[in-house]
Amino acid sequence: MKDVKARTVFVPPHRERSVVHARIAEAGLRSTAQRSVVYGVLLDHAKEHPTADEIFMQAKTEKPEISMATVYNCLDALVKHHLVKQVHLDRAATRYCPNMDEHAHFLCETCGEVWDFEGVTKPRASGFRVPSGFTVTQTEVNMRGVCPACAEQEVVR
Amino acid sequence: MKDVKARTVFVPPHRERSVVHARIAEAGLRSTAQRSVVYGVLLDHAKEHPTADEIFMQAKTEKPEISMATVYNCLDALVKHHLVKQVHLDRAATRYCPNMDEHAHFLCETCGEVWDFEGVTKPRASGFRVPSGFTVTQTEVNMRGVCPACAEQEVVR
DNA sequence: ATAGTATTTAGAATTATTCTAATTCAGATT
DNA sequence: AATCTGAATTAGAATAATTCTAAATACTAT
Repeated sequence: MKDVKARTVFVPPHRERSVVHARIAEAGLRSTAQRSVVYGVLLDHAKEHPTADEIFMQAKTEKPEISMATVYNCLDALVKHHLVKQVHLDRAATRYCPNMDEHAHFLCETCGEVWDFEGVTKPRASGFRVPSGFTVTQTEVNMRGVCPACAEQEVVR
Repeated sequence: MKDVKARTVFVPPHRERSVVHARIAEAGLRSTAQRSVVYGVLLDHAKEHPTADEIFMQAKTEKPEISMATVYNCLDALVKHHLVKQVHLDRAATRYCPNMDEHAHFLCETCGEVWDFEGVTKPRASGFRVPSGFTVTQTEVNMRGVCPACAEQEVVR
């Protein structure tokens, strides 16, 4: 899983920023230019599950004055208002995901790429015994293994 | 969730180190004094789900010369040989868990304490659609919410 | 006992994240 | 449109978590 960052090449963003703006406001957040850029970058690159640093670098192409602290502030605000999820896959940097539908994450241990897997993450529905008295507000399901492309390469090798 | 570290007070360890030694060897690992101490500390404090730093501090009471790098090396070796699991709950330090039975983790967002919840984490069994071609070797299920003790306090307040 | 390899060590280096204090801005109010 | 006020942003320093490096040490098999 080397050089994962180098592989993550962003395509230019395209999403309508007025839509992004509206969604932020709907979530009860003051809509600032920075929040729009950060959320917009994340929506445009949902597949990549970018890190704060990757989001920062991309955001700078749209808004060169933006600072790293702001990216963290924006991400925290978006997370708090349920527009974005944090994904904690390993000891490395936290990744962010704007897909708020129920789904799991899969990390390929060979190439480092991350996928969304659809499915039910509701604790009791998925067969977990939640002891009485505990209130679960959020569930994160992470899987690791080998993706089809990397599995193929290993056979060849 | 303030001062979580300060709350984590370790009780003195007691586990038979010969047993620990045997388990490490069974897992196919060279059994060194350091690995025994690290694994022993983890077994003695499984409930706390300690961080590398907490393990380091406790390990030093048994083996004062041990270094932080060794703690990381040992933990990585134990993880690789399936004696220990990494738990990635948030942006803070990774936690470690020697309970290798299937279970989920629950983080109380108020007090920061971590619990083990029993249940099935096999992806397909728990209702996930794993696309064909993907091999899943490991699944981590993390929940967040409020524990009974903290829920009680909020009512009183 | 010795060789050869894996492990450990201290400390530096790197990376991720948070903090701080000054400045700017969004949205409400006049 | 101008003003106000708390919230958001900024640069950069500080902190925390993790990894790296090169030398020393400890296992294991001979």
